[in-house]
Amino acid sequence: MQISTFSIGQLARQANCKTETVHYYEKSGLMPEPPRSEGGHRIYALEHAKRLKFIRRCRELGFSLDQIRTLLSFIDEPNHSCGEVKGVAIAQSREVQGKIDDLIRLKQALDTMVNQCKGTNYPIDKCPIIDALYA
Amino acid sequence: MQISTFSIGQLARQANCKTETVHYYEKSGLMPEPPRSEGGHRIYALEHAKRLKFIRRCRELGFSLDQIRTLLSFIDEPNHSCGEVKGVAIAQSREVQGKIDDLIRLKQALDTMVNQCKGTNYPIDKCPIIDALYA
DNA sequence: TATAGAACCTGTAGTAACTATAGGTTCAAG
DNA sequence: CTTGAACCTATAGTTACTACAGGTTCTATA
Repeated sequence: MQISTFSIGQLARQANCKTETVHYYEKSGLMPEPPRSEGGHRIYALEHAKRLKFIRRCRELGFSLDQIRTLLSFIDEPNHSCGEVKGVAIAQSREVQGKIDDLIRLKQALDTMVNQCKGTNYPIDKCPIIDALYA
Repeated sequence: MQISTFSIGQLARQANCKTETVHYYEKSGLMPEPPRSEGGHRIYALEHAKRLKFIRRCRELGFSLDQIRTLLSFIDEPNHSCGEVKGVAIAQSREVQGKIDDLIRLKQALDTMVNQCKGTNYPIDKCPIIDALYA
């Protein structure tokens, strides 16, 4: 029996992205250049599928491609420790918390403005939202 | 006495942005083309400063330039009602809440992984974070 | 086996909201 | 009058893709 292989489209579908995205990850050095068919089509194996899914999961968690590059280097070079990985994850967690805090403040500001605005037919020059922002 | 005027640099400093950003807003149609000096330098007045600050405050609140264009059209054309403005602000508030929810979920996922990782010197192949993402 | 059309190939340009650079001109202070 | 800061225009770079264009290959059916 044969080792299971995939076309780029199959790989992309598994990882819930587009073929162009895989091309892009290859150009960016996140995905390796895989073997090709006679006609030049990319042929992927299971490990490629794993790697692409890893990248996509990290993206969903808000890691930048640069952070992912770092995480992948940990995987690719086995002389790294768990602590290094943890460091990247903690940094990302902090960054996310910071964004959450910013957005909460932002939403409070918006809601305060919205609540001060009573009517639908007030003319603009009495609008407390515009006032708050423009005055 | 003279009406107070500003150079582009002074305007930008007031609104906490760079001159290039003001150029960009002009090209994007958010800021008007102001009068020029003999030599071609832009000359701004108080209303320009107000407008630029408005744009910047909206940006801080997470409005896109497109949304700001809409808000500015409400200001520029007086036949709009307060209700329309409120609509834009409410939409933005909802969008922000959605982002907050996403980020909270994301942070929980990150923290769960981080907490499962005990040691600093574990080799990578036993790292629960890599495991969770790569397996 | 011929062929249609889906999927693939490369390369370039576009997206948002700026930022940075180059190469030149004008303004304001001393 | 000179110097250097600030201005001018135009173009390219940033992030993480997405969307073409124009061509080739693969695969399933007749």
